[in-house]
Amino acid sequence: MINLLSNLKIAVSENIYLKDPESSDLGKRIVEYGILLIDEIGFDSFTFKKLGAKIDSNESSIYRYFESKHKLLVYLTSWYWAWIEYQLVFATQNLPDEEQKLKKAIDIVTRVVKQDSTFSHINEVALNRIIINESSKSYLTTDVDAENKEGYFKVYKRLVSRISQMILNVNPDFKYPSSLASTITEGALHQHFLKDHFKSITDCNDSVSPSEFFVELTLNAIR
Amino acid sequence: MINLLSNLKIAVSENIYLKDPESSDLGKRIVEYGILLIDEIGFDSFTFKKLGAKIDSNESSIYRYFESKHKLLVYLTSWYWAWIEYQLVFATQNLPDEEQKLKKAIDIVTRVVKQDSTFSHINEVALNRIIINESSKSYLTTDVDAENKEGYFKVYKRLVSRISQMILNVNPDFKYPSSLASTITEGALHQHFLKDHFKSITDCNDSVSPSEFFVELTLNAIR
DNA sequence: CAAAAATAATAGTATTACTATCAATATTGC
DNA sequence: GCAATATTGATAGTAATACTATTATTTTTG
Repeated sequence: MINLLSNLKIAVSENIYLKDPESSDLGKRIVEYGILLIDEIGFDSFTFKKLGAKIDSNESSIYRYFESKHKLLVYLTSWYWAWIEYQLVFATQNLPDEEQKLKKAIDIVTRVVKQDSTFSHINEVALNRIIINESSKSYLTTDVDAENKEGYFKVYKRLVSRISQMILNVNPDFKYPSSLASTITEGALHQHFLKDHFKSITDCNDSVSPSEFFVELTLNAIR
Repeated sequence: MINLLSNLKIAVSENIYLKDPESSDLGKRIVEYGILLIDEIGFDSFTFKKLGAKIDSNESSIYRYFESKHKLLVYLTSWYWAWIEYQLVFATQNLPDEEQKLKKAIDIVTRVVKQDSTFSHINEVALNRIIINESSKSYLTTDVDAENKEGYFKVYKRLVSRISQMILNVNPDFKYPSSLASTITEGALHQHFLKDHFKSITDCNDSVSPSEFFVELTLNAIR
């Protein structure tokens, strides 16, 4: 993602925030240091008060952007998946072969994230760690269904649907394209977690990547 | 699991609790109604105070069994996976064919749970819902590594290792037995969640089960 | 039946996740 | 350049959480 895209903005659904954090300097700092602080101390210990201290601002000011820390997490995950979706669409659009497209798509959702200088206030590497460690907390709640209706998880579902469609493009008769796509997307996060914490139940490590595993799994499954 | 096993006890690592909840009436009530209350209001809203009110006991008494609600969750997930492991070992031991064994094992970790009358104070159906909705919160914490060293996740890892070994028994050359086993185990929980909340990104529903999907995925992957 | 163990009751603490109010500062529109 | 408006900051307050500590009461058991 080089400079030609420098005025690109990742679109996050408006009802997730009270005030668009992209619209002001304070908003951007909330997102920038919010990512760093959650990465540092974990989402459970993270509070708006601590974030306020970190950015020399006031707790009450942060509440004007996000109703709760939960909403901030939903915002960050939406941003992340929209960013991944953008890379996926961009990287696959001119590939001639459907299987190649699918392989590329799997690579993009499962690979280790590298810093993207297009969005200067977002540390994508730290954000990726947050997605691995915390993103499931954004939907494992009692009000998933209500929030889902409000469109909070739209981007994520759209990304999975795109991969599902790519699977069908390779094999229109495959019976489980959506389940396979969601297994790849969530499973990759899980494999990254396992290689960091529960090494004995994964084969992924410095030389075997989750990408390799999921590409092989997928191609064998749908052929 | 019929009556011949009526004095069976599921073994949960001793350092998870302060006092064995199986050792007293109050302990069993804590587990029994803890499951029901977490299932009812969700783990995030669950407190020992509320549980105390439900079982007509005191908050402070519950703290003598479990240091925190987090430890109770770790206990419940350990109990659950030990129970699944027991079913898996029991159901596969006399099968002659390795592929049949593996299919049976996958069925057991991915299927919808039915009530098991062997453990009268445990509602396995409610516990299964807790595993689907809350179990990842037991390890997505800042102290996973410390707790892992203490053996909190031993049962879970042993179960995944068993499945991994069964995969190898079918195909000793398969390169990713552990990753596949962990993907099946965690992926099944995820598919159950999706069919309840994000239907559009799964193919699982009343007629297509996660078991069917994962059996087919696995056999295609390792053949 | 006494001693020990388990449970209950009460109180207390620091922190969390906010809301409300008012003051200070910055921005903009004319 | 200044008034109106919007934004941010400061302070205070609240109910609930996640505990710990202490003491009283009840139950168990040797």
